Amino acid sequence: MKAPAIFEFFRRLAEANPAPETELAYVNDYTLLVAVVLSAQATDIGVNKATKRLFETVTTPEAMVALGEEGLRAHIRTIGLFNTKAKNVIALSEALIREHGGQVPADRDALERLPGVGRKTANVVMNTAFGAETFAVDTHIFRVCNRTGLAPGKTVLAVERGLEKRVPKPFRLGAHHWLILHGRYVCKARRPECWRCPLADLCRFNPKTLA
DNA sequence: ATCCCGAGGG
DNA sequence: CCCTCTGGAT
Repeated sequence: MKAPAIFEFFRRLAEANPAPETELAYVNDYTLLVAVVLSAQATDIGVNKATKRLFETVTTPEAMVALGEEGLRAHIRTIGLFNTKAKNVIALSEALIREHGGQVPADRDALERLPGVGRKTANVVMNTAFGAETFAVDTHIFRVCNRTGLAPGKTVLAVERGLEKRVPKPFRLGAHHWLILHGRYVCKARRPECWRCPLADLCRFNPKTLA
């Protein structure tokens, strides 16, 4: 996709959603980090449902450690991969207390060293909590970038590099949430709703564009 | 490449 | 039944 089309691509997404935000529920940096870890291969709605009660009493790594793995497991049993996630969140909380004074580090590499936190999760936290212009390539963004031709790539890292090179300055901060929301509600995995897509004429996947 | 793994939708 | 959901560790 050419530069002018890319600018128009994001201009329309920005027009439709002037203040893009995460749909994950959280109350501080720590709970955001936990929510993002829990969101792996799970829906935001499902995660919010489970954290609704959890975050009423647990909003710090100290409180999470006190709750314990078994206690946490009881809260997140309705989320996929709950066993691994419970283990990781407790270990991650212990690491925050031990190595970062109980605070969430505003550093991509430090975040990635935490148990259960990979590149994607670290990029989300950097963008959402600390306002960094990072591009967390998840299942939605990978799909949207390849379908539309915005930033094609065989791996998530290749797509991330493509976004870093192509997303225009004014849209870099919001790009992550614009792309994910577009993928979630319009450019869906199963049945993409091209007929109501504001980007259809810019997209190489849209049948009308191909015709 | 494989495992983890429940809820919701079609 | 099948697929998908803001992945990460081995």
